[in-house]
Order: sequence, then structure tokens, then C-alpha cells
Amino acid sequence: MARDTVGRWVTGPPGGPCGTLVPLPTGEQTAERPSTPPEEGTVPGPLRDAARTRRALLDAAARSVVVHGAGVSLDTVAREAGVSKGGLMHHFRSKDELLGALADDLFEQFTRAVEDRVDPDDVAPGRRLRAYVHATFDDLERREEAVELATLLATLGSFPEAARRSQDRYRHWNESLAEDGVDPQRVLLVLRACDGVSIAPLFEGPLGRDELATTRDLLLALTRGEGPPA
Amino acid sequence: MARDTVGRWVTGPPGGPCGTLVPLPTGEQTAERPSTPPEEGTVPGPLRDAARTRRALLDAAARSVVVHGAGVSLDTVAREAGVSKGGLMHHFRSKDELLGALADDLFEQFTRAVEDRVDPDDVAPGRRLRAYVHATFDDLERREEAVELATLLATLGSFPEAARRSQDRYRHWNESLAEDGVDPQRVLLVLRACDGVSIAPLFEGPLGRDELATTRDLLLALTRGEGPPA
DNA sequence: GGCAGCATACCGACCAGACGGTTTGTTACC
DNA sequence: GGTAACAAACCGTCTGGTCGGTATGCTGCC
Repeated sequence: MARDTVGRWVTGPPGGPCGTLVPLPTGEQTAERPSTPPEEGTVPGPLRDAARTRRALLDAAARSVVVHGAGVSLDTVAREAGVSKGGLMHHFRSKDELLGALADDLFEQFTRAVEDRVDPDDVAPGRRLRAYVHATFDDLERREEAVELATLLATLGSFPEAARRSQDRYRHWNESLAEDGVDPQRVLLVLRACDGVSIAPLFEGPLGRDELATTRDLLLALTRGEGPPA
Repeated sequence: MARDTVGRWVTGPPGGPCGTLVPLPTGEQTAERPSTPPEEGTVPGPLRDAARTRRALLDAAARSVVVHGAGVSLDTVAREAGVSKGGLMHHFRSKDELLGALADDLFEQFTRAVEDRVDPDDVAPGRRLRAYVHATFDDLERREEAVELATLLATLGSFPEAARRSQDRYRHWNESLAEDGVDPQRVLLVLRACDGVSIAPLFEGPLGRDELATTRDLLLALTRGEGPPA
């Protein structure tokens, strides 16, 4: 899953309340391709590949939103993806549809990240909740600019379509985590804290590695029925 | 402080990680004034009052942002405040400046709300943190549309200037609350959870009164050194 | 009190540019 | 050759911001 050698973005672990896995803004990755044989480190395959272009567009959208905030223009996203605006419109008929798809995409990747982090040896209650915590914090620690994720989430949230989809999918998480064998109040607490650490950098600035690590351990302890220190 | 009889907006309690106290969208309040004596339920004072106009503009901005999201036009805000766009530009030289001022304003009101909620009879450690929790949840419960606050915060966060100011001011809170006699980890946990409940409605939909009440009580217990149920 | 003179609050029209979206044209794949 | 995948030019609309002008409030002076 990790790309890193080819492109720049570590396709590793996402995290956050809405899911993330945003290709880091530095790692641009267009929809282009080499001429004849697998030449450079670029992508193989046919010159025109709808799936690849779509992927590039979504990644570009995520990066552009992080940089330009809510006012991203379709043109910016298209150019960032190495595609014309017409090309973008071919894949997403409107801006709303693009951002909605982006929300879906991020959520899916976050979901996968959580699944990946479910420890097979962990049979105690709260194993899924722990995976959720890990997915959230892994992603936060991966980013250089801690504000990235928060900006992205905030922006998406302010677009009705994207917010709506996020809400729909989020319900599933809540229900799924409720059946994890942990006291409901603890589940609520942990989930809200995860939301908080994801969004806090936006208002508070970067959180600091120590603070992040401490909070992660604390939340993990909570999932195990332990309590915070007095 | 409560206006409610004159205008519609209850100037009561704010809440949230960045501070709020947004006049509810329904309660419009322009910068106009009666003709000669204190006629109707409108505002007294001179025909032209810079402070009052500024106030009206900030309130209108808050309401408009909630409704229209990040793409609020200056014209919309101005009309909502009963002022021309030229008038708005007189008070705020740019959109960034308007939203920056809005962030400042919300933060100030939230700060006041916390101060108001410090229980004078409460001398146990964590009294300020408890006031913080109350301020946050009071505001959340006050709103009909639970998404309001979240939308507002998210939008402001996506404007650099507003986010920057918020970050500056937020530092103070963290330092101030660290000296409240509560274990630092608990402080972190409570703060992050407050951030979470404020922003969660955006992704998850409204949280429900029961859930809110439960979470509030849980956080309050945490400030008192008690632990969550096993 | 009233009045001149000035600072300021505010209006309304305006503009250059950007934006979302459409249409039309061109090229690669099956 | 037909269709999907794009590119490029284009359009109407709207936005942030500017500007000249006007009305109002205020302060000192009589």
C-alpha cells in the first residue's frame, strides 16, 4: 500500500474522525505516464486510465483543499492532478460531487486503516476501539503539518454533500463500536477525544509529539477498563 | 447580558473549543434605529453608532457563516446586518479581517462564559476546568441546529487569519487550565473531549440530548478525580 | 443654546478577475 | 468506427475590493 518510493505520499495509515489518508501536499502525483516501456519511476499502464485519473483527482483534491482551504477552485484541483478542468468534469459532474466523493474516499481509507490495526492476538473487549485509536493517532503523527487533517475535515464539513455522506457513514462506526464490549460511556469519551485531537490543531496549533503520545496511551488505557491517573 | 426581549438572540452562554455565542440565525438584528423617541422594540441611541454597527456586522457574519458555509459573500453579511457593503468595508477592510474579528469576538465571549460559570462555592481543584466544560455543553444544548457551532468553527478554521488568531488565544487557555490542580492527563482528556463534542455534529449529525448530558457528567467527574465506570 | 467646521460613518455604483459549469473539438483505446 | 477519456475555449454569474460622494455626529466657539 505504501507508495513512497515512486510518488511521495505514504499511502500508509489514515486516521481521524472522518478518515483521512491524504497524500502529503508535497507528493504530487499526476495522471501522466511514460512513453513506451516502463521507463522512469512513473506509473505503468495505458495512457488513458479512468481509474488512475480518478485517483489522481481525489488525491489532488485532498492536497489542494489542505492548501487553499474552502475556496479551492476546480481548476486548481485539475491542474494539481495534471488534468484539464474538462477532464475533471468528466469524472465529477460538479464540485459538490467531487468533494462528496472525496469524503467517501477518505472515510473508506480510514475504515481500512482501522481494520488493519485490529490486533489478531488481542481478544480483550475493546479491540476494535483500540484499533480506532491507533488509526487516528498514527495518521496525526505522520503529518508534518498537523493542521492538514483538521483543515481538510473542516473544509469538507462545510460542504453539505460531503458532510451528509460523512454523517451517514459515521453512524455505522458508532453502532459497530458500541458492540465492542466496552462501557458505553467510555466509548463515547474515547470517540469524542479522537475527534478532538483530530480537529484541535486547527484552533490550537500543532499538538506536539509528547502530548499526542500521552493522549494515545491514555485513551488506550480507557479502552481496557483502566482509569486515568488521579 | 441576555437580550431576548428586544432582539431574538439570547446573549447567554457560549461554549465550544473556540468560543461561540452566536446569535441564533433566526434572530436577525440590524443596525437600524427608530425615528425620534424610543418607539418600537428596536435599539435606542444615535442614528449612527459605529460600535452598534460593528456588533451587528459580527453577529450577522456569524449567522451567515452558519447558513451559507465558507462561501459567505460580504454582500450577504452586509445585508443581513442591515448595512451596505460599503458600510461593511468601512469597518473591516477585507474579508479576512472580518472573519478574524469574528474569531476574536467568539473567543472573547466564550472566555466570558467560562468565567461566568466558575462556581464561587467550588474550591476543589479543577473548578476552572469544570466551568469550561459547562460553558461548552451549555452552548451546545442551547442550539436547535446542533451543526451550527460546528459549521461555524470549521469555516473559521479554514480561513488562515481566523485560525491564527484562534491559535494564539487558545494557548492561554491551555496554560491557565494546567494550573487548576488537576492531573495534566485528565486536563488533556477533558479538553480534547470538549473539542470533540463541539465538532462531532458536523460529521456525525446531532448528538442527542441524552448523549450530551451523559458526556458532560462524565467529564465533570473526571475533573473531580473520579474515573469513568468500568 | 446654536452654529460652523471637521471627522467619520455609511451608501451605491462600479470593476477586474475568478469561478462553476457547458459546449465543442480531439485523441486514445476496444 | 464507435465510444470513452480527455482538452480547450468559452459564458454568465458572482465576488472581493475600490471610489466618489453624502449624510450624520461631535467639538469648540460664540
